[in-house]
Amino acid sequence: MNEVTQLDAAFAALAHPARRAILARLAQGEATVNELAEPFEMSLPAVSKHIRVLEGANLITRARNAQFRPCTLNAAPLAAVAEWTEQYRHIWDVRFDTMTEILKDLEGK
Amino acid sequence: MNEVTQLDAAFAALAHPARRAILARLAQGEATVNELAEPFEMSLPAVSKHIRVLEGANLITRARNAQFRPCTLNAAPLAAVAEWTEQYRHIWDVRFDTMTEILKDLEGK
DNA sequence: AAGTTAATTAATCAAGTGGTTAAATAATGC
DNA sequence: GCATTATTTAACCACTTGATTAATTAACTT
Repeated sequence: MNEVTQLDAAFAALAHPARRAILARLAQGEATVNELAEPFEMSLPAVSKHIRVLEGANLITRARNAQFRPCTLNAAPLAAVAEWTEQYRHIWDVRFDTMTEILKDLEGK
Repeated sequence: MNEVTQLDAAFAALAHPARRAILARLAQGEATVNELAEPFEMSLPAVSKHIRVLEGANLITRARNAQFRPCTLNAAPLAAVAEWTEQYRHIWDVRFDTMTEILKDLEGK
């Protein structure tokens, strides 16, 4: 619905390195909470909370399989973030400016 | 230096709609605090704090000009965010998968 | 039924966020 | 020097975040 709050939640969720690491792991396939928690030093409840934040931002979806709750990556909010960021690309992408100048030069002749 | 905390700060700063609006304004050229505050209903100190967060994430740089402190957009963290996000593009970009399949088909023949 | 494994909830805590109003600082212009 | 304009700092408040340990729920295994 609201594009703004969707982006708010996505950006906020991505602001923590543990959550970005969890997403990186999920990019290679679904994983359970324990699997996701394994690389971290923090407690399981802490990881559980991070997962909840990611879920709240719709960055992951959770299923049920016996006592496991496998998580899968959800692309849509990442696409929204990419789309938002792309609108600023011309600011840092020097090649962009160079290219448009070259094209203008060519048209001018 | 530390790539992770740089991204942390950038994502956290981008998580607030007012701060994204400020960046959008600065994308069109430098502006003073009062100019940046004008579209918002919140108080000037509140805007000042948002600006400080953006500065902390290195998303803007501040100069001095008499009693004004003009802000300018800083592209580097946005580029870092874009780069981070791009690594997930293949997950949502269906055209990517379609394209690679087409290429595989062509090679197979 | 009892034990094990997976995950969440509860209670707690310190620190951070986002906002306010009121006061202070900085620089300009008369 | 004094008033004005631009901006920040201070003090405060409610709420959220990120973490902990201990307890609980859920589902499988024997």
